[in-house]
Amino acid sequence: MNYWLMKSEPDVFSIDDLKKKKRTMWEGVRNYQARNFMRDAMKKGDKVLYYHSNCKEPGIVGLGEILTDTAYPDPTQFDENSNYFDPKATKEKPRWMLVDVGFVEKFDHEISLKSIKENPELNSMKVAQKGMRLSIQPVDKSHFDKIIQLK
DNA sequence: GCCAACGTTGGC
DNA sequence: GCCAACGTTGGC
Repeated sequence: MNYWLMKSEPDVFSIDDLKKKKRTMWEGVRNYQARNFMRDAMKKGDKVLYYHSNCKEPGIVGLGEILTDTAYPDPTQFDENSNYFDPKATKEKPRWMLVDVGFVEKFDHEISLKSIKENPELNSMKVAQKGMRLSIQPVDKSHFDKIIQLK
């Protein structure tokens, strides 16, 4: 089992949106490293720390899980009307792959980025490093367990 | 809204 | 294949 942190802007798709929808296609990722994690490493049952970014109080707000064992093409890359449209992608040779993410729980209180940086047991997490803007990051089990303790 | 850090693009 | 220019991310 692997552990991940996935960023989402709450204005675009928040933990409450996920709670309402129960599951979602993780569409719109246009970064190769992040794509490769979804395509090559994610497995059904992997746990996901749901992170709100680009907002007033960035931080981990809940828990999700990976629902698919095999990544599949992100449909938005073929949609000319989508912000995520990629003219270089074709159905035969899709460039962007995604997985489905399911809702598990929303934390009673958010674990803010600030508190992660201040916690010596958590401040080595990738998300706390300067300039780290990858939207999908692997998480150490020890870090994951600590977050669950704090939630 | 600013801007540092980073990733991607494209000319050469 | 280098690297300058550009675009994006995301904390603050």
